[in-house]
Amino acid sequence: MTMKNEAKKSPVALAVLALLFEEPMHPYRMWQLIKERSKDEVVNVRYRNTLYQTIDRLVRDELISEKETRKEDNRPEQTIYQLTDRGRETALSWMRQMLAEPADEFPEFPVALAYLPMLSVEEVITLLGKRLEKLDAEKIRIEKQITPVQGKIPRLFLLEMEFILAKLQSEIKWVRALLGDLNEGTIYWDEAWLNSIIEQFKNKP
Amino acid sequence: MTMKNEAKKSPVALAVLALLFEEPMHPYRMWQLIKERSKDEVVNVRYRNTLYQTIDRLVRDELISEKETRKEDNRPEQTIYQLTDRGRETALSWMRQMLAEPADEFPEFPVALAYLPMLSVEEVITLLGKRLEKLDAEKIRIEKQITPVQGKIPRLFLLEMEFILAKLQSEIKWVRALLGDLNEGTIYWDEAWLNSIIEQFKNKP
DNA sequence: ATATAATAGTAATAATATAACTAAAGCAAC
DNA sequence: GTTGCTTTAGTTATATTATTACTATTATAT
Repeated sequence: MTMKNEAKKSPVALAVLALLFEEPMHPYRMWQLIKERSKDEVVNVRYRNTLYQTIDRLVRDELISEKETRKEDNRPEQTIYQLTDRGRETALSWMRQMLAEPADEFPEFPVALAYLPMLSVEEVITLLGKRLEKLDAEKIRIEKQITPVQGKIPRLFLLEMEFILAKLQSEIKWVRALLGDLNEGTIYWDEAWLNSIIEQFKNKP
Repeated sequence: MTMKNEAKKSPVALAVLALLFEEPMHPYRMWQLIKERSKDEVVNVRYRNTLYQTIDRLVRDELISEKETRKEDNRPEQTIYQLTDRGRETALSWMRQMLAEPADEFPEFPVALAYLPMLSVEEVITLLGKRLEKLDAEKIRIEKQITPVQGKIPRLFLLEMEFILAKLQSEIKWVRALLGDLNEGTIYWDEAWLNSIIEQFKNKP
């Protein structure tokens, strides 16, 4: 691949380039830093292998290059990678795109909303109740990451957490409102109602 | 694969099963229905092939099965699929999970936020301005899908759109606030400032 | 009559997710 | 002092999804 077009951007790929901006390092070290700094909240490194895979393709696309492979006395062998000029440019270009252009992504929850009538109203109420509990728990978890360091480290380094928190709060609010409508019967369906709707649409499509 | 564990859920896979709940049909027809009903807002079918691929694995996992392949007079050959019992159960199980359990997903924007200092404050301000414009445009696009049918079709069938809209509004609000802080200088960085921070952390880690 | 769009599906590759490994070293407990 | 668990560093293999590019037929518009 001659890389006329820019290499594919992804959270993991950006994180790798961003880390190599600091200094050359080996994949396992990147993994450690991502976790230490809690960037694993926004970059999926649950499976460390995706990091190795991503690094392979960044090498192939010449955004990074192998600097050396060394064996620090009692540790396993390490392959140190460094940024190339192209990698530096690409990282900045990705940042510009990611900030300026909303990506179209396909999260799961809205899909389930799109097919709600597969379940009964009662069951949906129960399930959304459980979701709310988990959302609340997640909100508390994030807050616990933020509050202890507030004032100690600049807000600049907490922005992604604040964003996640804001999204969480907005989802909680929305689900709560939906639950309200379901409980009040403002939104309702059952077998008979659904059939009557189908009839209606057969007449005037 | 003996499918001890449940097959992997995904937006496309759920959409396929949900459509087959209505009646047996062929992949291309599913694609048409998804687009007609605007479910492509929440299910990625930009590349029709992923639909065929997903269907292949659903067949392999015995959630659906080939019913017949027919040649309607002047049309290309069609392969009609139908739900199996296992498919019916699985679809319901997926719905329950997707409603009750928030998935951990990794959207792009928060990652860019996590690495903001790679760019200058000025550039970030410009870029976020552009993002806001696009978010506003997207918001208007979604509203234009909702408003004309409001009152004509039940809210139940607009829930995923309403959710997307709520998320959009919350993001717009958050980005606007961030832009405010950047313009006022409440949040600020530059070369010198970043270096001083690094020094600080060398002393007390 | 011819170009373009719609219909239905196939082929091939790249990227990512997921699980299961190897192998050496460090450390704690018994 | 050796047994067992954790950490370090990386590899192998497979499944799934994204992306591009095809084929071939029919419908429709110019």
